[in-house]
Amino acid sequence: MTDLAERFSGALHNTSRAWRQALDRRLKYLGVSQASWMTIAMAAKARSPLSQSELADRLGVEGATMVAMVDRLVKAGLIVREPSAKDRRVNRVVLTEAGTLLYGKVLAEAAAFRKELLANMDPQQLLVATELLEGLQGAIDTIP
Amino acid sequence: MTDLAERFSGALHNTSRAWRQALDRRLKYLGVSQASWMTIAMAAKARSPLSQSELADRLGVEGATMVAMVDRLVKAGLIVREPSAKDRRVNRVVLTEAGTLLYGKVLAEAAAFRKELLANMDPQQLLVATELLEGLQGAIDTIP
DNA sequence: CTATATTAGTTAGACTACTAACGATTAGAG
DNA sequence: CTCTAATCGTTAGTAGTCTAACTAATATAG
Repeated sequence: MTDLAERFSGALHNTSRAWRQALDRRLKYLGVSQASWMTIAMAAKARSPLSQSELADRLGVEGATMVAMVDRLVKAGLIVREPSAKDRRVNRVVLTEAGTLLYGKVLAEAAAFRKELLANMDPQQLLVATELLEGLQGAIDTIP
Repeated sequence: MTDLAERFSGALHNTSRAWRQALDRRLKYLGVSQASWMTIAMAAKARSPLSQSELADRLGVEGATMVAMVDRLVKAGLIVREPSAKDRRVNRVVLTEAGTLLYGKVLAEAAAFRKELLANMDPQQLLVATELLEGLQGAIDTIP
């Protein structure tokens, strides 16, 4: 059991890392990394524009990390900071036209990559693995 | 199927990230991050001292990354660079006494954490998930 | 043996992430 | 209403990662 736990832990981290790196390579021609496009995707998916804090929460990063990310994306012309009229502490993150366009391309590319990679996997096993991972994530999240 | 693929992808990345962060928090009192202790562990496990390149390969990072990592660990007094007599390009990475001590503590802590987290998981499912992840990693590694 | 290719390590610059400390603003207790 | 809490965004410093370009040393083709 100890061996299996170690094997699983290693496989989890290595696979996640390999996946991220491979997708990064594939999206390189668009000039954005995964962290960037995840931010854009999150901003795009929301009904109404999110604040930087809301974005940070949904992506599981700290506020300070989001500041730097928003800085880069603004500089790249993909989003803008829109000061909230209701709360003067808040910036709402809004996609530019270029950002929206990019989002569409990235979405399609990421889905194609997923499909390719998982095409040969047994759906039954995939489901088992997914549920185990989700359960594990839940367990980890309950740790103080 | 597309939905499951998306769910799996999300679960994979989120779980891996959550695990890493939780373990980092747990090891914080030792003053080392996972990247650091993985490097130390790899150096410790080898029969004879590894070169920086060999270390980088085994950890799946680039040579330049290893240079910075070795710099930090040397500065922290956990390892030393030992120039190879056979090949004057090569540094061999050797643990100091402090490094060896730390390795022992980290190893015990990481194993305890794994055991805790995976205690309630079904071994059957864990095996399925592990094999799927390993297969996936193999598939990704064959991508140019 | 010599010219070329490969390998080990380094440096420099960029991106992503964290924590800690801070100013501005808002929300809440009394 | 006013004082205090909490929240939002920011800056500064550090860690870990990458790619690209470089030096020094070794290996190999001819």
